[in-house]
Amino acid sequence: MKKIFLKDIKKYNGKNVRIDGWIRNKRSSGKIQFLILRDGTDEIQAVAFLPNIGEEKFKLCEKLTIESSVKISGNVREDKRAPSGYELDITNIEIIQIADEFPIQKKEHGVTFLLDNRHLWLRSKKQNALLKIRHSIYYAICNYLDKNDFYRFDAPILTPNACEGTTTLFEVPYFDEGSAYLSQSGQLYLETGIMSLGKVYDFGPTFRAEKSKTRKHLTEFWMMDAEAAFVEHKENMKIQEELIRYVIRAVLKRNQKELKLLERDIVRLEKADAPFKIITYKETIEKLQKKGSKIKYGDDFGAQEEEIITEDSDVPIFVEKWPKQIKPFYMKLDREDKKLSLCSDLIAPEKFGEIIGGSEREDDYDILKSRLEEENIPIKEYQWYLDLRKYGTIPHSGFGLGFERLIGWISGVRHIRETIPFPRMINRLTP
RNA sequence: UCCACAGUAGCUCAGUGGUAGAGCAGGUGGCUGUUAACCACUUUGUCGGGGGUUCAAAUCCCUCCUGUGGAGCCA
Repeated sequence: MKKIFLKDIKKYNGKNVRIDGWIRNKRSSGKIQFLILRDGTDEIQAVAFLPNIGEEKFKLCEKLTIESSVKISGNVREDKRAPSGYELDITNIEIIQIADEFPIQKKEHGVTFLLDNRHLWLRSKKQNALLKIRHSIYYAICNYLDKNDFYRFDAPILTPNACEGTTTLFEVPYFDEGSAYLSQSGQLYLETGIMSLGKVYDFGPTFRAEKSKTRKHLTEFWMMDAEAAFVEHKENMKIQEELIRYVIRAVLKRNQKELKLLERDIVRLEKADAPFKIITYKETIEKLQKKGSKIKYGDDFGAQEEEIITEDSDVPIFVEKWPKQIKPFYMKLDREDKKLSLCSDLIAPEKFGEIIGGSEREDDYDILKSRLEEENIPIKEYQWYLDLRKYGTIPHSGFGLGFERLIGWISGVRHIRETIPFPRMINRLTP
């Protein structure tokens, strides 16, 4: 008897096969029982009909509870009544375990309860679909970068200091060195990597100890930082655009079923695979003011502003050339107007907000040093970073992509807590 | 940190001053085509904690705790 996976069920029409999995749901009607069997790849309705399988096996089926684990053999049969087009007529059943009463029921639940039961919630259809999309996006990003000669370059997670002075860090004791901090970005380290490899990226967890409490924030989230030598501001945005459009196409190709299950507006997602718009910070402020916003030149955008910026757009929008005061020290100053940083934020449409922040990096030793001084950042701590500008400095650029935010936008899930297996938030550390 | 809202059965919620409720889940029985199956019967409570007002508090007041939605900050 061949053991198969449900995703391949079409190939086995008329054949007798074995499937190992769990019982998602069960319905019965006297002499007939319907078991919804799932195996991680898909699900199918398995039918136990008393006259066909005999009393002993029928009684075994009666004992099954939701989420019980089983090995089921049966004949695959095409059936128009079945949602997937196929059913399984059970010929044999082996129970691995009768599950206790499963906490998550076939009904609406509250957020708190679901998060408390995240370890079990992950089995539900919607969460299963989100995890599959997360996987696709992960590999699409890595594939794109690999095809474009970016080497993976893993930045450390335990770091001695902040990459950006302002944000709050998680502190951990570190032997005789005093304290270490969990990384909030691998970017500065990546800049050292390009001097060896040309183009590099990292992809891993990052940590922010801010008490942010919104649908776009986690305290532990995954970030992909990419950095490239001899790439200037405009080309940097081009790379970001190509990457995002590549990811959209990959998900549309691979995850139609999951997108439908999540009720994602697929047409809108398809429309996002078109040239992205670029608008300067200054133009954006003017546009916002025309639309009635009270924002002033020099302010950062709030959630509401981000929504307004993309409200008429099918594609993500780059907002470029921000005032240097509201951007970090490492961004290159615009040589045509040194009050501006050569940077861009990529804002996704459909109210998802910023998904990428990028910039050309300051490559002049003296300007970088004075920027550190302006921000009151101790030079000593960053000497290794300054060194890069001493030994063969080059123009270079990079960006950081918020992985969960990208998943949220592409899958159309409002809160990013569902886009990661175990979300870490201000009030949530378990399970 | 700030603003708003919420906490009642395993879950989702109703009850707003007078004996603690419903639906779902669980249990028992019935049913040969169910799709969150259905039908009948049935078990389940520190009403978030503490204090106060009252003859009487889930209900009104104070306080604390916990959570949710959002803001700020950011990816």
